[in-house]
Amino acid sequence: MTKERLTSQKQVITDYLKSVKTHPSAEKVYSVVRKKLPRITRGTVYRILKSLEKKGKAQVIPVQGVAHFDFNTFPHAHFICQKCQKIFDVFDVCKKCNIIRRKRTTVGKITDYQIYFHGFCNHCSKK
Amino acid sequence: MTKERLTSQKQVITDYLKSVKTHPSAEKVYSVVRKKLPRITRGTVYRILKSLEKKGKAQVIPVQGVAHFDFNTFPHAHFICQKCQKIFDVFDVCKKCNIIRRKRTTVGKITDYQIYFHGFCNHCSKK
DNA sequence: GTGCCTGCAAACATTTTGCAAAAAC
DNA sequence: GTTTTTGCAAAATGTTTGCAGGCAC
Repeated sequence: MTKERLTSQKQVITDYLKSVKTHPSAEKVYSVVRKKLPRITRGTVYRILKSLEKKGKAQVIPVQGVAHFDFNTFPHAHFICQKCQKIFDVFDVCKKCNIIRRKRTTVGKITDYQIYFHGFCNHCSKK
Repeated sequence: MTKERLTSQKQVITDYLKSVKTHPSAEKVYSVVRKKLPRITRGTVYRILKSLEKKGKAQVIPVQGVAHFDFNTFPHAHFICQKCQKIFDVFDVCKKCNIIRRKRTTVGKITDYQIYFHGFCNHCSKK
């Protein structure tokens, strides 16, 4: 009879993730959330982020071995600037792609997909 | 006057990566290469893999926080089975995608991209 | 012989976990 | 009161690095 409980830690973390348009790392979440809950630990942050991920409420974007979190469940791609390392959302991709529409490749059935673009963001390519 | 030198360690590692159709982790490379070069260390394996990556000769596929290496530089996507965790190559994707053809999104210029499919491979979905 | 590369060992960064106390219900 | 969740601390995991000796050239 496992039933999830609502705690201030979960509330503050999800509020933060919902409010932000960036894609923070666990460390960033920890440093921000700590302002409101000074006694929270990294362990708790990691546990909560992992459970959000398992429930499909957040997706992980690995950038150079570090997990970044995205609370936007609408299917979209990400653009990672190789200079400033910022992560941008990209919504206008692959609507026509047959593989994605059929959710099937020759090697198996697709339940989910991620698309990452690397390059120079508009700001960094001006210089 | 930095000039790269050819060592048996580099040779054995690249030979292995070229020969294999899977996408081994650093640990896997280490365990295989050690049969031929028993004195090699993880440090050396990591250093060589990192330099191959920097030179663009290998690409990294992050699977649950662990780097896997792909020596195939031909542009292609990857299918990662969420049951057996095996990584498969997928070559027939997004040839028509305008973003990829133009190498440009609204947020910046694309130099490179990765596409990951998650799901159940043909073998695992039979059960 | 010179200078890059390796082995060794230690350090590092990120993430996970066992346990007792605290909080939610 | 019961059960989940947290804080704390330690450990585990994956990866990087400083240094002295070894090897390629």
